[in-house]
Amino acid sequence: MCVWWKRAGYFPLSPRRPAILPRSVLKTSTPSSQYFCSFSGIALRDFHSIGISRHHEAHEILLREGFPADHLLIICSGRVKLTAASAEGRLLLLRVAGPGDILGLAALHEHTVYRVTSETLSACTIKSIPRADFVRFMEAHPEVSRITAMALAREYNNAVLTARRLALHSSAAGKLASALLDLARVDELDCAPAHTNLPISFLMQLTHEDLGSMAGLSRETVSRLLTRFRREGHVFQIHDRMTLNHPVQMETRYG
Amino acid sequence: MCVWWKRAGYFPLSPRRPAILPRSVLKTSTPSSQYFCSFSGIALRDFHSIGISRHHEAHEILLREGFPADHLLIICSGRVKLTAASAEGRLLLLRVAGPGDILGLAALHEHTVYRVTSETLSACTIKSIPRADFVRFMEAHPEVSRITAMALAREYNNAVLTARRLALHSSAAGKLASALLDLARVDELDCAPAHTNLPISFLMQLTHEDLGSMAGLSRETVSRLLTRFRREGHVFQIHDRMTLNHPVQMETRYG
DNA sequence: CGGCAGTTTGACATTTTTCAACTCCTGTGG
DNA sequence: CCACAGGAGTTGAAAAATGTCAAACTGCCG
Repeated sequence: MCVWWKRAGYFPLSPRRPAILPRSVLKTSTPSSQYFCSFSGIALRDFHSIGISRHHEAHEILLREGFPADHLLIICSGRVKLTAASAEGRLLLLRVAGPGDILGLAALHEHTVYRVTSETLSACTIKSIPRADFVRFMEAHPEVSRITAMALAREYNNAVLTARRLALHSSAAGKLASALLDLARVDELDCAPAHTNLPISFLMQLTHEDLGSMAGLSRETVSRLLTRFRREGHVFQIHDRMTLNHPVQMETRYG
Repeated sequence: MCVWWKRAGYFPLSPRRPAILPRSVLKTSTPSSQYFCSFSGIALRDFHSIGISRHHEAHEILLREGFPADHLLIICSGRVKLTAASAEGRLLLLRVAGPGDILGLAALHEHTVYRVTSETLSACTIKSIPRADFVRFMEAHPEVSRITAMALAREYNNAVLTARRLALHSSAAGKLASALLDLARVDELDCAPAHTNLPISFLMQLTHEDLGSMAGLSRETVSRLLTRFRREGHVFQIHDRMTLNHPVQMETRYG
């Protein structure tokens, strides 16, 4: 059994990811935020004058759940995973953020603590804006609030999707399939035809454990399901690159 | 077993709720939104001039998931439950909204369809604002975007809490306890000392089925757990009024 | 009174978690 | 250069939890 993929060699996800992203990911990077780049001239100039950009290695913690929200982060390049933890150490992976995503918006608006922990998955360039600067910026330019509200609306929809995934799928297979499709679509943002049934290929930067905490499953269940998906021809994987062969069927087959 | 509560009579939640809310709930009602009432003079006057208030009976559908987001709703009084459905008919109850809450903000900002269905739990007064009017209102008054962003931030945090509940509790008991505590705190907004261990009492307007779809459990499991909570002295219930005797223990005891 | 919606309870089936062992790979330090 | 520790993934068997099915009960309302 499983001969076709064993033949291609056995490649578990490497524990340390390469620091350099493949071309296909870099292509999606934008120097400034996909939201904030739509500012008018003056606002855009002001935007570039606040905050500082910094490079981060893979597996660095950017924000920590429970700490005062004193900075806003904007991802210029790379991927960041957002997690929430329970007192007992159980983890929930809320989503994987990419270039253009803004971290800490909600906490900053509520003037409280961060609700999630952010950790880089790969090497990243992150722009950091102190809370006070951003508030000033927002007060100076009315349009900032509008863009901010739209970003928050997107965050909200994302959170709802996570909740839906966890509650609306009866089987573990459904939850995992939904998680994989989400991940694939994050990676394919720029070129995705969205709802075709064409194979989707993306860079899988998460461990089975991560996937488990994304779908509310145990590590072992994820492992078993992935071999099942491979056996059934829905998933093809080589190195870190994962391909979903029949996205539509995956959505429907697994309740 | 369970004699103490059988003695008080057996009162399942009535299928049709009374149209008149008890005093304790009415007390929390505010004629205008808890967010939007913080507007400055002119904005506030404009706000009162747009949209219309309407009365709704219990169990009316206000918004339907998947329909174009053409109206914004503001709850003046009463309770509304927000649900999302899967293709197979499974339901997720995202939260119970009350006076001051705004429905449809995210969908309106993204100019797409509603992501949730809203159904009144009791008799409600709801202010409805057509999308175009709200957009004009927002463009006329910069502060509206700011308040809107804050409302969205709250929505987001709520959705995250729902996801957390579903993923971070290993046991069904934990999920249900978390759901009950959430519901209690929605009702106690005005007078709650938040994190004391004093008993919290609130009007339980949800059926076991609703609770199930809030915690990701089956109706029967909810029933069994509630009798267990009663037996263990954590929950006391008479008619529709539910009391959580040891809020803090409930949070900690059930992982 | 009968029907209905909501709840309760039991027995059973199933899924998923847990525990445990083992492989493969990588990075580290002697 | 090798040994070793540790992370990641795989697989099996047993255990626990929850879902499912079925049946009965309660109170309400027409």
